[in-house]
Amino acid sequence: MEKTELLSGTLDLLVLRVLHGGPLHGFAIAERIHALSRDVLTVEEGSLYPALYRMQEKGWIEPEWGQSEKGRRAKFYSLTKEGRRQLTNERQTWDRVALAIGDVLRNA
Amino acid sequence: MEKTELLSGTLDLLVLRVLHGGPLHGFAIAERIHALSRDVLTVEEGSLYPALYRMQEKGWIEPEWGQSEKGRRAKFYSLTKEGRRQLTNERQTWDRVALAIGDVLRNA
DNA sequence: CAATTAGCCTAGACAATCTAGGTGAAACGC
DNA sequence: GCGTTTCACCTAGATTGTCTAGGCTAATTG
Repeated sequence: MEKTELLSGTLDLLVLRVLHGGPLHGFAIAERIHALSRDVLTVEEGSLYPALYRMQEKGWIEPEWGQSEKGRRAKFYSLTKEGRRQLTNERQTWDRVALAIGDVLRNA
Repeated sequence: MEKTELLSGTLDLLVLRVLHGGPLHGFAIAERIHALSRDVLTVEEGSLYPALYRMQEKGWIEPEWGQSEKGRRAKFYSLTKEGRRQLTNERQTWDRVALAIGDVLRNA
């Protein structure tokens, strides 16, 4: 119910991850992350759109205009090959770091 | 071996956590986090000292000048009552968010 | 006594997020 | 048919946190 801001630096990872299931438009990406996290994570539009732009610049995702399920014009993003590689990287880094933080929390 | 930068926003939590074991000076805090994370997390001094200052301003930690194990002058920080409360909060938030991110990574 | 280490500190750059707006068009209520 | 809500995208600017890259002093080491 209460919304938590994201951990800085994890947004790209989350976006890449949900796009791995197939192309989605921006709004849907935010909804998907919100739902999958059981409403814990809220992606603000002011964070999302600049992030999508950055990721596109880096060649991780590719946009294409289309129609949303609700009949509106929407920009669908899909993962590029580079994006898939990046997803693997960021996932590994997340696992490493989350584990490391867990270690500190447990043993300090 | 390779150093990873911290996840933005987790530094306070880590510092509070290691101070929960008793007062430490700045340098020792960084070493402790590095060691407990099995060298995965590296706290740069340029991040640490400003963070300590902020946390002190917020009343979470308290400094006291003393002597380090190596006989040098050093500033020892200890948790305040507020700091202990903050530790509990940040820990819960971390758990919630880390779990939520895990959910997304698993099920997207 | 020179060089290294321990320990603290700061200014400035940089990056990511959030706030708080705005736009246009489709759908919905009446 | 007309106003309101919803969908969907976008942006400027402020804020925050970290990093880079220094500098300082005093004690230890060689």
